[in-house]
Amino acid sequence: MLSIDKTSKKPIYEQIIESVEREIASGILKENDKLPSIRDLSLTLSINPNTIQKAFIELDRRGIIISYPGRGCFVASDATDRLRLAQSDRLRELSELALELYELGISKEDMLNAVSSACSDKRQDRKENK
Amino acid sequence: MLSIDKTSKKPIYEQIIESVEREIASGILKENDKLPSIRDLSLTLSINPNTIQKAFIELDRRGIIISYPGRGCFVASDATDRLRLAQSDRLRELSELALELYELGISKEDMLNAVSSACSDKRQDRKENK
Amino acid sequence: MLSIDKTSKKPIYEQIIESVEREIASGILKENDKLPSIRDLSLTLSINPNTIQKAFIELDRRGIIISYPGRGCFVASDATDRLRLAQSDRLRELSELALELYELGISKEDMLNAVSSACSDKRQDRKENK
Amino acid sequence: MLSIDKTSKKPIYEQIIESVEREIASGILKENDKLPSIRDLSLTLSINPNTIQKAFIELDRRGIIISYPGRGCFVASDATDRLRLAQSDRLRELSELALELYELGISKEDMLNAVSSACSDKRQDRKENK
DNA sequence: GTGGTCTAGACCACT
DNA sequence: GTGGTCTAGACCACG
Repeated sequence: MLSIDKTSKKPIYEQIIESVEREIASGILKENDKLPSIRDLSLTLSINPNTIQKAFIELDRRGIIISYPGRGCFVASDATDRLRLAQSDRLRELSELALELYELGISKEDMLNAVSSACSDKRQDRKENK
Repeated sequence: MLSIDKTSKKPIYEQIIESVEREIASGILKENDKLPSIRDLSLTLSINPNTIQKAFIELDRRGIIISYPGRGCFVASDATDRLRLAQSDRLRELSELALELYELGISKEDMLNAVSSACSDKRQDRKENK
Repeated sequence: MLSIDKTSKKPIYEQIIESVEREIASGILKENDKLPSIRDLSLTLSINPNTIQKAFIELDRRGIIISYPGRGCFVASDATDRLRLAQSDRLRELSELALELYELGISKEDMLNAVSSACSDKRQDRKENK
Repeated sequence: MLSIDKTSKKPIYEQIIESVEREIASGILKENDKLPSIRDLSLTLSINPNTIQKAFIELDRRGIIISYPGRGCFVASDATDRLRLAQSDRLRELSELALELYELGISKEDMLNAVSSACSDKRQDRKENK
């Protein structure tokens, strides 16, 4: 559970956040499900507990999970709704990157192709370098 | 010359790099043109010379500009070719972001629209947040 | 660890780069090994942290080491391969110097002798004067 | 006369020094020959007079040329002898570079080949980068 | 004047 | 603790 790539330049806590959100979006994690304990994850993934907690705190802040001290963390009952609402923000990221590339002289067609093929490839090889 | 946003999360030196590359791509800076001196830019932009130089060193390393101690920095005579070659790398960034968003449940159509409209908007307001 | 000569004309950061590469080539540093922290080296060698980092950034760029913010710098898992690939570039340096000397009237034999004896002398006294 | 490559990273004044020494070594310039005036060279090569003077001062210091204020610069009557004497110093450069490369894992054979072929190639393309 | 190197020290994000 | 960015200011070599 939770795929973390320690060789990636992407911060580990961000990878955890994205991993949890991805599992919720894909239905692997359902609303009200209990998440593994920080201690468990720390041992399983060989990751500093502080790092995991940092990710969980952020997920809690976003309302994706809810942490009950002493009981654990649970997927919020409206997690999927909140994820949907957050999608517009993520889309803006894409727009901004596209604009930046456009100003560098990359054609709209090339970008549309890149996006299109990225969605088609159902590959697992998630190499997220910085 | 060179638009820098100090409040952006993007490092200043990266903004300088992109800014120079953008000006070359758009023809404002032509091949073999002399760039403003590091000290000049430092004063104009109110940025530490070291930060400017960090950007110029990276541009030199990429072969976009060439710096001659005692003479100044110049746009490389094959800068536009090199920029073109580098575009595939930048496109890969877009693909990776698209894949990430796709796995979060964002539809291919929404992304294509976002990219498409980003390219159409010929707005000048370059807000590069994170 | 890492022999630095502050009186040398060769920039300190270059000496650090070569020193690290030498230790990897000779097996003192192995792939995936953790390098001393920038702050540690700074204290040990009495060199400004910025100078150490400048060297590490270049090594990271060459793919010889990988730096993870918050975790440290590590020898890349394919560092020896990359070093091997980079050797042809270094050999070109030798060729260029040889050609320059040849045009100055130095005989091929003298040069071959110089190179040959340099490789035989297994002296440790590394005086790198420009 | 005097081949200067302004696109080279090698300092211009060094290129001038080497160029003069090369022409003396090859017999193009003979002992007691008069060198072009600094002003002439400055115009011909489009180089700052200070730069040329700096090179001539160094050549004078080495005893390769002698400058008579008001009359010009002349190849010293013992220039070839002095160049021969200086060769051992240049050979030491080669030894040091060879040692450095050897410690990086480059084999003696590869280096001997590189030197050997450099001397055989009577190519004119002198690309001296950095 | 130019760029290149180095030091000193601050602040940030990440683990 | 770690590395990454930035500022301030010094000194050097080059033109």
